Amino acid sequence: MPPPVPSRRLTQRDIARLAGVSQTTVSLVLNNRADAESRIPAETRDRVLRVIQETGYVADPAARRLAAGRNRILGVFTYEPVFPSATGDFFHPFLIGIEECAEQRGCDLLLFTSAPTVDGRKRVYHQDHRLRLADGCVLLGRELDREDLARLVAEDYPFVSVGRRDDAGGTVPYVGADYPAAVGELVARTRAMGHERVAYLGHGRGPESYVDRYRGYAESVPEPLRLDPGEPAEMAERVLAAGVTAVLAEEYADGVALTDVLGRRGVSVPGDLSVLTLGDPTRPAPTDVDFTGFRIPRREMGRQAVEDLTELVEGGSPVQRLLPCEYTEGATLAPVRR
Amino acid sequence: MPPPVPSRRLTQRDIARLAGVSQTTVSLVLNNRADAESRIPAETRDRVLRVIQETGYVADPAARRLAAGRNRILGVFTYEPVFPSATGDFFHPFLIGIEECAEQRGCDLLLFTSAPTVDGRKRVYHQDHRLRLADGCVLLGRELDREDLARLVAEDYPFVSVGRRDDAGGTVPYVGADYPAAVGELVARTRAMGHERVAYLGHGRGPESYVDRYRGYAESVPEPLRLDPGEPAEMAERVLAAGVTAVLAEEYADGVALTDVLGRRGVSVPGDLSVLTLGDPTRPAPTDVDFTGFRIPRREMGRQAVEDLTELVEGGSPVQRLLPCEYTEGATLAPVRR
DNA sequence: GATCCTAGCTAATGCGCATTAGCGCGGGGC
DNA sequence: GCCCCGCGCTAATGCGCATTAGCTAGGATC
Repeated sequence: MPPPVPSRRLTQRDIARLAGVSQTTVSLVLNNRADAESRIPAETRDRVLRVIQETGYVADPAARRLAAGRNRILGVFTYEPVFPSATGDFFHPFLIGIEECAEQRGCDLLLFTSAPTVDGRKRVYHQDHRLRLADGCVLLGRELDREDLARLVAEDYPFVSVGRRDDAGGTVPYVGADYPAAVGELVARTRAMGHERVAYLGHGRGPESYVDRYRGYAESVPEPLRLDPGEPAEMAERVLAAGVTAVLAEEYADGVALTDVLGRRGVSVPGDLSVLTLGDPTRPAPTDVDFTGFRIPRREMGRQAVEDLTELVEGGSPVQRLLPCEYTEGATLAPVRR
Repeated sequence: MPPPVPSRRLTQRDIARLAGVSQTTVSLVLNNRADAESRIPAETRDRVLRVIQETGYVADPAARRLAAGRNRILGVFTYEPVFPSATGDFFHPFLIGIEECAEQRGCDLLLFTSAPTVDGRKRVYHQDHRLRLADGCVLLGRELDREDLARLVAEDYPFVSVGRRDDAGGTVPYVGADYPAAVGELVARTRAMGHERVAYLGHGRGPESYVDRYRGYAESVPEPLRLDPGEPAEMAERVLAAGVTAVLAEEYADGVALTDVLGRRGVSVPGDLSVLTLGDPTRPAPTDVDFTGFRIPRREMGRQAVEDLTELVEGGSPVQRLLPCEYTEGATLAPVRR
């Protein structure tokens, strides 16, 4: 690196000289450390403040961080590109919430874009990561790397995951969506309409979000029936073969595809079959159909994650919480056909 | 601020101890300063690198910035929310380009979310800004604050604006879209189809992007005719009253609205009137119409801005450049009616 | 008059790193 | 046998700030 540019930038020493006090005093005034041990008379304080005002001085955040160990910078690590297109805008609302709360708290966001993509995946702990530049970090993504999580926990680095995560060598702080409850409610409404045979269309395992949805389902029907997702035609086959009267689609897009195919085959939704969706589309799924299901409180999750993170940074203890999903009345659930 | 947390974090001193060398040596190895004055034999270097590898040590970017004046962090300041919804996704492509290039260059992005919104506007230089935490900064937004710009220039802070900007007490580095050329080409194509009377629907002043579009228009027709935008019905009135055969819509959304209203009044586009758009929608404007016009090279602009910024940070000189827009063949331009 | 406060400051230190000056040592030249 | 030189490293310094340990005046106390 070249020698530090002769940046003609003001330092506390400059301010001190101008105000006729010591650098220490400037620092004290700046941080309102007037209480306790140090007492600075209003006159001196005002003089310093005036100089600061006039010169437009601002403390160097890097130096501040170095000396004080904090810098009000929150990291955001996304396991998918931050500004995605492939995932539609699934992550967008999370980011909006994160940004909102950060602004409110006077924090800046550091996007860890320098994380190189290896094998199509990003890793927090890559060669020369810069985690420590931020006070803490919000993790975002469908599937977080278990090793990353374990190391974060082990190193006691302050972080909060958006989305529930299983333990990883320790408790993982998260703000998740309460899928079990949401799915449970959906099943209850479905059964209340007379549906006896309700299937779950999806993997039901893999990412925690799938597992949780399936758990909510399995725990609220007497005989769980899981159908694998796949090509639209295949899914339709499986559903029809199963002889069920309602289907819960783990992935919104699968629900859309299924409904499409069924429609073309003359099977009416919800006339012949009810189709419910378990969350928002994670991939583009254009449709005119208004699905019954629930919405993930994405924005709120983002907000809460930042909130929990700042707590954590300030010495709080890790928190795990699930936020309720919102039931959305649509047009794809109807009483079972006689 | 609380006393520095007893962060059990590795420092170069730790590494040095473990490797049996001095902190200086670690730093030299880390920065590949093997050349020139300092020569470190491969053996020593390997030993140090091994320890770094094993411990997962990373240099503290804040300290780095302080000591060297660089930290490979680029700021992004947006005059609208970074993750917007009101502006549709107009800014999205810029951000994609910025992110791409940053990743490529191994830089992290610092979003200046801490800038509070005052009177509905954000300012770079607010109370306690954190500009200096980054090596430089990309500015994004329809209208940048002139005072901000002037001060950035005056303080010699490395920055690049996305979008052309007028001088502000000095040259403002930017990566803009070549609106004059793009609009000029559009006019030429329109006139080549026999249109004699081509109007410009828009303000033609205010933000540089409007001014530039209008300039491109005014310089390529014999008698410029500007029509104010407004409510859809009003715009239709004005256009019809003007007796023109083609209209250039400064704002995409206005083009959409105009076409809509005309259609409902039985005026066919492009049968009776051609309507061209001058760029991409800056606000949501759903339509099925495929407009003839041009596209702003947003992604490329983002990329280029980051590229220019890194140059600048590394001591290069400010650059101003305009990127060509891409003509888009649509269905709203037709030969003039006889 | 000597001692002890206390108010109002300041000198000194260290955060983790990059960088500059320079130290010790072995070998070659004379 | 002495000097010099260059190799391989290290001690020391400072970046801008926060913080701790004082230091100095002036008044109160005895």
